[in-house]
Amino acid sequence: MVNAVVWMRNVLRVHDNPLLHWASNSDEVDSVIPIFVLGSSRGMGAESRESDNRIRFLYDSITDLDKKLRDEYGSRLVVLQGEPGRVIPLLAREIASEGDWLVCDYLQDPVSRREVASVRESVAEFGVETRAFPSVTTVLDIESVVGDEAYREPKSSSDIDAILRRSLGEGPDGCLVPEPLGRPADLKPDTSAFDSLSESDSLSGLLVSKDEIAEGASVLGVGEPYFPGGESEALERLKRKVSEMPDFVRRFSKPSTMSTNDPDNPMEPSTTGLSPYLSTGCLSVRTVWHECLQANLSSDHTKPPQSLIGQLMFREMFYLLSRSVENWDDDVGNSNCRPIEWGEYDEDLVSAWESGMTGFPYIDAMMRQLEATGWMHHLGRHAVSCFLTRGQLWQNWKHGRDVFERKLVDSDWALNNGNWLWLAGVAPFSMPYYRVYNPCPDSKSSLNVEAKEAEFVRHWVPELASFPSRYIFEPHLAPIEVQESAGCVVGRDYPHPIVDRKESRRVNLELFKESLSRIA
DNA sequence: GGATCCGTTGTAGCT
DNA sequence: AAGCTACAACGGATC
Repeated sequence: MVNAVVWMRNVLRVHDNPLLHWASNSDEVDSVIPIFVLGSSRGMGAESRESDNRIRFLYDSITDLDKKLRDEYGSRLVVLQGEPGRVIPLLAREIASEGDWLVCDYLQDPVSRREVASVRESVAEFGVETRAFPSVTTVLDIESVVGDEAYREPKSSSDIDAILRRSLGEGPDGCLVPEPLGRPADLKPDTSAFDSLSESDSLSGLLVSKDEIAEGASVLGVGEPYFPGGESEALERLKRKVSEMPDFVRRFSKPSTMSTNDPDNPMEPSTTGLSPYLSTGCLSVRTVWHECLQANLSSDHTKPPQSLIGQLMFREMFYLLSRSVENWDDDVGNSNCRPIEWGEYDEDLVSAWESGMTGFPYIDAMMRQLEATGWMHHLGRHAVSCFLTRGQLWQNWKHGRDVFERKLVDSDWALNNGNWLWLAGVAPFSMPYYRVYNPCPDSKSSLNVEAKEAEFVRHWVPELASFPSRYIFEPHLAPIEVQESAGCVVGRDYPHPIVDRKESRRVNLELFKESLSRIA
């Protein structure tokens, strides 16, 4: 009787799941025990400061997965609470024997790599061999690409395109992404193993029941979350936003507006909204990739880097860089971060930014949306991160990175750090630092502001609900009679701008230039 | 080996 | 109103 303990870290799904697929198909494996560890790097570890939105998303995803395993496979998800290096050996002692397997998904970030190394060592004492499957979170096998002698760090869309083609082969329309795996046929449930786990003394207090998870989720906010967690939601959304929208996929280009034109759903984002599901592994990136290819088959379509597949390519690029660049998440000792002399940490500035009280309605609306929903539009992320760093507040990008990491439901170590490096203008792959976003967009801005954006501000900054569109992005410029009749006097009901946007932009450009000249 | 070009996604002012 | 231009001006790749 050979057991395979399937430790799902960032793969909270049944579709295209190489771990379950292998355990299901392997003749060597007699029984499969799927587990999740709350307290791991992917499940609210000890240092976790994650927001309620993120925890709720995770709980919902676990619940959905457990339900699928029960209803469709007669199996279940064993949820353990604690450090993986401690609780997995306890579980192994209870049920494992010589020749058993621990399988998990490979993750590239340092904490997850350390975590699996320590678990591998400790379960080896029980004769259990650990196998980490590559290409679960990403299309590429990160470790093998980065370990290749020919590997050079990608810095542009053509670099990552070349790496993908070399690594996966040439396809008719770019690289050849492997087909997603089908659902496993049989997950070889072993009821007696599940029973012995729940009766075990050494695991008592470490096992988390589905009722406890459900209860935990129910106290985190009332009503429907903006993005409900789970594979079922993920596949439903993929169908709704990609598979059934081939024209949207074919025409996808850099987003220029935040919302769709759907009058019934003014808050529905103009992008796919699939990122929360990708970041937790509720959705397989290969599955998304192939759905996009499918949509592109029927006629002409946009191409990388601007297409949806282009977005996925940059995702692969940041995963590679996050593995090969030392100190990827730091501003010192990071070869991809030029040393810019940011201002002293200013708690007033950073907390005004974080809480949406900067006096810049567009910025504030987005920061409040982030707080409330755990999500912010792509364009909003550009605007607020530029604002905090090289644009207006001249604060170190790491302060903003921390806020995003904690609050975003789609937060992802590789991508979050990569995007902040890019937007702060410090990375070799970033946009030129002197391209500063206007935090008060007008009709000529690249943000292509329309009436919808004014509605967006009114929704998230209710103080300005009655403000006329003409002044809504810079309410302090409205004549006092206008402010009074809109019921919002700047300085009384809504803050004055915390900085002069033009002056701060001018000064910051000079400071950035100065820092650069010091390096050279 | 210096000049030139390019880089996923700018802004503001003028006509 | 859309389109042009000036602004500001980096670093790496390429020829």
